Amino acid sequence: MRLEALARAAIADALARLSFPAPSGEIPLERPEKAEYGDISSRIAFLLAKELRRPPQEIAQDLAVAVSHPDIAAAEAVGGFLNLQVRPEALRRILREVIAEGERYGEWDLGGGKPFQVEFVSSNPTGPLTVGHGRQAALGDALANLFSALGWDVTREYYLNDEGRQIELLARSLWVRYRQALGEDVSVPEQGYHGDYLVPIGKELAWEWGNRYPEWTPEAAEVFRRVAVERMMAMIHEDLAAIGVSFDVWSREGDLHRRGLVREVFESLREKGAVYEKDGAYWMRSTAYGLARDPVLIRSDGTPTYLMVDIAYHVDKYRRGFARVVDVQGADHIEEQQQVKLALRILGYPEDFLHYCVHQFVTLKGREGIERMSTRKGRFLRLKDLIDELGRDVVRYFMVRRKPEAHLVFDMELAKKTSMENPVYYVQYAHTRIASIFREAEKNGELPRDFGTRHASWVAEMDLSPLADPDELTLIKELDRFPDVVRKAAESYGPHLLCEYLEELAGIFHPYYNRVRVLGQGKATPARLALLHALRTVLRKGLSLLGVSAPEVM
RNA sequence: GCGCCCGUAGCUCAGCAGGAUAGAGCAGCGGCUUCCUAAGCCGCAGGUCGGAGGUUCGAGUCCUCCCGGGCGUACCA
Repeated sequence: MRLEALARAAIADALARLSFPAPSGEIPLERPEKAEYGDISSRIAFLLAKELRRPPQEIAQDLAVAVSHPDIAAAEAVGGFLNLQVRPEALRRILREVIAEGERYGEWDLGGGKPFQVEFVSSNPTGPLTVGHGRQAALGDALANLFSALGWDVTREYYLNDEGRQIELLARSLWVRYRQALGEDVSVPEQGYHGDYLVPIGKELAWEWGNRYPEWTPEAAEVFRRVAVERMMAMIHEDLAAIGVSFDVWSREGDLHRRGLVREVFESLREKGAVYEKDGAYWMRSTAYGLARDPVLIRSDGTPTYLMVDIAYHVDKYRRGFARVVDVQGADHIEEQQQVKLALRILGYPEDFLHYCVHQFVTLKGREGIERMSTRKGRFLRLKDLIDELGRDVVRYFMVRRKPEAHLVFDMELAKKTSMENPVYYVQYAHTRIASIFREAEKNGELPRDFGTRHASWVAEMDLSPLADPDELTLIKELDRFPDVVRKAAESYGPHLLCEYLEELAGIFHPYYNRVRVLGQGKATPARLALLHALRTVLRKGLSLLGVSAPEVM
């Protein structure tokens, strides 16, 4: 039984003993920051104060006296809080459970295997991925991992917008580069894509095709559109490979049109009375539902807007059977999101179907000139270049270390450091140190046979009684928290919580490592190895949820 | 103007769905290495939680207003 379950049982029992009413919800529990407040504490007395018409401290006092549980060593009332101290044996039993669960420790069965989609990156094929997309890639992938750990059947999806005006501009810009390579004096259109990345492609095409497309004709447009998208997709695939993210489904805007879904969804909205006509275009009546403005759904030339397609796309997601969908998007899409959510509400889809994980932008500290990035203006740092310089692990870790809704200042100086000042190495090095101890133990013959197996007998027979050092018990309490951290990180769309947890775990381990020897300590050695084995498993699991490696050697 | 987000130590940020004396890392200062990797460890110092009201036994956390910053406010995506 884990710590919280144990505490709840003890408190529930004390409540019953005193004939106090049970609280309406769960018994509240928290992990006190200070050791003097015990291992786990509850503010239950504050909740009962009103009903019992007595001061919290008195109630807590009564509860402290009434608590009688074999695993609770002491109960104390302080300032209305009920602080519980757990017996070391109970903590060692928890460690046993952690080890028994092995690699699965930290996972839940909350999703029931239901289909869950994370849509992320979905960058238009108009250029390589920038460091901004990197945040989205790292975030989306971590969320996908987290929801898998919660027991959902997760699909990673990339929505590919390969039509429309932006692609037109891209094709035109590439054509200009092609003409320039042939010596012609033309320039990229004002609204076009000015990045250098089109230059070498233009040269290649000039070399390959010669003067085949001297004018910007519909035929040329068609060809350059196709080639441009192809080449951009190739770059994006390279970037995704660099950061180590792969998608299960690539959906294309064009498919939605071909299947007639856009038209159909538009008609449904019209039937609901949510659409009106003005200036030859069709508008959604969003202001009637409290939004700031009415957006156009169908332009006066009869083509649907991006929003209209996006609404249809989400209807499609629902029909494809996803129980829940999370879109990871930048803060510049907030209005869009409100409009899509409204449309789905009007169409009668469940409120909790679609969620957005909105993130703010990334700025690089220590690089001049690219504070504010723009693919179109060609002012950006390519994600792949950053990864080549710093390594995948550093980039991924830094990208998810801050809560998504806050701006991320990417500290190049810190990221470049290979010392443990760099938080990702600090965590990874904890894992490496443990791996090193195990290598040494094996060499010395100090590693018990079958160590680390999940055989029930092995787990049950371990003698953990030598684990009595305060740091050892603290480590067990921290390991006990892990599943809750995983759950919270997923449900609040906040992988940074996992970073924080891992850094805290490493922060307890490193001093312990420095102070306490593991090998050559008689009976303490196998017990400490057992603790480190569990710690290593959790570090590895936590890092892997973030898409970061757990190296054996550094 | 309106919508969303952010404002916590010199810097970068946490703060567990309202709880205990507000935490961490970096930078600063002082100490530690015959030993499983010093890519380290220990200690010190550092704060009107942007401001003002309000709700509450209790507010960094919730509400209102104000100030500062970001993003959006397209028949672009």
